[in-house]
Amino acid sequence: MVVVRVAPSPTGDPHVGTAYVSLFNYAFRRKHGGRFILRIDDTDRTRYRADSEAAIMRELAWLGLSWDEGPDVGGAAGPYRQSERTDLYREACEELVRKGAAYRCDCTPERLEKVREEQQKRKEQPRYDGHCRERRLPPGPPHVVRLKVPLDGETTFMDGLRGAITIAHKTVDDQVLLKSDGFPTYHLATVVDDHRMGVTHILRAEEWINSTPKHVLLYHAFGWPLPKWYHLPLLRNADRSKISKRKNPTSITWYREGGFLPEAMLNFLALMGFSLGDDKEVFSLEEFVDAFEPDAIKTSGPIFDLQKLEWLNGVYIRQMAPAELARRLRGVSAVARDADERKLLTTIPLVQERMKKLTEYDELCDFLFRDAAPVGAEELVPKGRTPAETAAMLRRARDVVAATDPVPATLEAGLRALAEGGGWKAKDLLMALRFAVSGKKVTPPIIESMCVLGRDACAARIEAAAARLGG
RNA sequence: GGCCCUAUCGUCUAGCGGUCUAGGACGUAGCCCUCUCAAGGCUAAGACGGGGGUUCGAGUCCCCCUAGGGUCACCA
Repeated sequence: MVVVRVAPSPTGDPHVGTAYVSLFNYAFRRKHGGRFILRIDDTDRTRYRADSEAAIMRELAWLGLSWDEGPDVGGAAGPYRQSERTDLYREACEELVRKGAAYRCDCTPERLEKVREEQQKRKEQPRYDGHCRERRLPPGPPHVVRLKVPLDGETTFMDGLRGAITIAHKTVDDQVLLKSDGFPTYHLATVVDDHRMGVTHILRAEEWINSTPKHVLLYHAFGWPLPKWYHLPLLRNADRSKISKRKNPTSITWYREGGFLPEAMLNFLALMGFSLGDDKEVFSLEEFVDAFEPDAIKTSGPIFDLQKLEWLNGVYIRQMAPAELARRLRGVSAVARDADERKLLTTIPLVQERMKKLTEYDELCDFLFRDAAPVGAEELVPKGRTPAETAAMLRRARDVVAATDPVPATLEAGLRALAEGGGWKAKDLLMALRFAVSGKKVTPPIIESMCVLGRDACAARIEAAAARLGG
């Protein structure tokens, strides 16, 4: 049986990188059966944010990346918050010290800083100088516990995507495993928990490759079997640096509130690391899971292209059943939120192929639910027409609108006949009506829009516009 | 800088020695459709980083270089 996990740190907004790694873990678990664990890596008390854990779970759930075990659902290997497992890490550390694989260290931050400065002055690798390696400090006084990395030799481990990776021990620092506050660092906690939770496959970000030897050393010291690692490529900014808050929206919440659909996010994220073939770019989570093969994950870091995500989001919006789209719109659009259901539904066909994001609904449709902004002659009067002519034409159009059933084909026929009869181009009349009725230049099809708005409201707006032209 | 990873159009990618005068998608440009904007259709520009090998034959295998990225914390 396969056991995978994702271990986000509750230090801020739920990160899109967490969604990315979660997606692949989720697919792996779905493909091979087994369990997917959500573990909260809250061992850094200084960066901890109380609201972050709930936000992470909320956004992963929004994406549909469900987990089998976690802080909220529990499970046999709990607790699933590392801050609630500190006894385990402390015991593990004692075992390591006893076995000679780790040692206590009471060097002060000041001393470490000084050592680092000197090393840098001599252009050496900044790293712990081993001062406490052989001191055999007793438990008790304030100290940390460090991993006793062999001075010579190297560690080789297998990466599922890259094959064997070898790293010389002299480039591996005597990493702190247990901090002076009694909390473990990532390295200790992840190894202890992954083992105790039975994790068999670790799909995590590439940035961990260089510290994997530390983890291998820990597994060996404990006498535990190694999991299989898959280091996923890092999502990138446009300049190819690791994706970051300053250069990209990284909060999943931002995407949800910004009108992106979870299915589009998932599809896009999958595209950033996997290919279902050259002509298969739009696919469901189910299709992805079916096709997923861990060995086929990409190794090069993809640039997070917001434009392509938006395109994909538009594809999903267009594919969606109208009633479902209406339901989703209520979640993010202020206009749709408290709209009458029937009226909301009638607007869907007008906007479905015009939105890339759900949030665009407001800009497109607000005039159907609220008063339109008044516009002047500049907008209303077509080229080659006078304000007086336009006012007169608008009034005739108002009469047609007021006397015609609000059915697109009927209304269109009436208005086109009116334009033709008056020597107007239909598009000039319709553009004037667009401004008169909506107050703007770009709208959904104006005839359909007028039918949604209703005869009285349209007539009133058209009359108001004509009046503004001084007619 | 040391170490590690990566390398096909601007971007995401197909390609697993010959079918590659390198295919698709986003984006860009033009045209068509058209009441605006979209959507849709058609067309165009656009890539195998460089150098050595291996081989009858290399985008595809190997090496070097170059470039980009990651990592060198009592952060994850």
